Amino acid sequence: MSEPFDTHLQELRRGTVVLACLQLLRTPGYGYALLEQLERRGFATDANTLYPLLRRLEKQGFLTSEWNTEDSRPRKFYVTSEQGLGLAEILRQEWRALASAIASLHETSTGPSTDEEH
Amino acid sequence: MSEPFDTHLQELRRGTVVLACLQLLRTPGYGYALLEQLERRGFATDANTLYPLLRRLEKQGFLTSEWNTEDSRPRKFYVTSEQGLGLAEILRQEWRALASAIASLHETSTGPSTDEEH
DNA sequence: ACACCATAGTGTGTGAGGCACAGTGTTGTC
DNA sequence: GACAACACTGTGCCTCACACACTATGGTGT
Repeated sequence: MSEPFDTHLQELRRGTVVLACLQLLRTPGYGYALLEQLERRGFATDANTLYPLLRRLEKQGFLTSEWNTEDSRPRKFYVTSEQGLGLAEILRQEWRALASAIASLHETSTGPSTDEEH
Repeated sequence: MSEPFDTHLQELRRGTVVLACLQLLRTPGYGYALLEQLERRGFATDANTLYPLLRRLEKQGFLTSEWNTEDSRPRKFYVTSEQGLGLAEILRQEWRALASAIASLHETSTGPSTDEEH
């Protein structure tokens, strides 16, 4: 019954997963392990969302990847690129801006029609 | 050249616009004015994004609307519904959770491989 | 009087992203 | 030798953001 609820929650989480990945992949890591890290850290993400996201971020140049075939199991290791670090920084700034915008929403919420200058 | 940059920024902003609308429309308001309010408050939003969003939120029961035809210009006034207030509260909680998750990301970012228990 | 911009909204189409589902192959365990 | 956990790829559907096109009215300048 509350599908829209979940949808909006998901929308709120969207961009944060990107930021989390860029941050966590400053030290190399592969998809499956990252998935568990994200979950532990409060960014619950579907595998079917994360894998395409990683490929997309690589295609856009924010991550670089490399297959590790030395270990028992072949794993694709991703690392945040120079450009990715830049994006992470910008996203962090935007996050701070949004956080303060949201905080100020509540303060002024009791002052309804104080804006009549156009 | 930086289209992906903007895309990711947009993604980060996504859910916050919903929260802002639900909060601001506790006192009735119409689309065009809301657009200016959002911009002033740091939630820059395209008109072609906001109008569909308002209709969507109404269809989902988070807003109710009413045409005002008494004034010079016909305007569609929206108000946050009971259900909308509930959603806003949940989104606020999620926002706080995400904020602390992101904050803790940076603290531990210098400890690379401290997670080897599955 | 007429052009023109700001206001206020609707409708259509496209492209990107989330995620369900399906599939491939490997490693370890009982 | 079956079966779950691991690790990843590929396809398809649905929703959302946004560009574009459109309708219609009020106010301002000339």
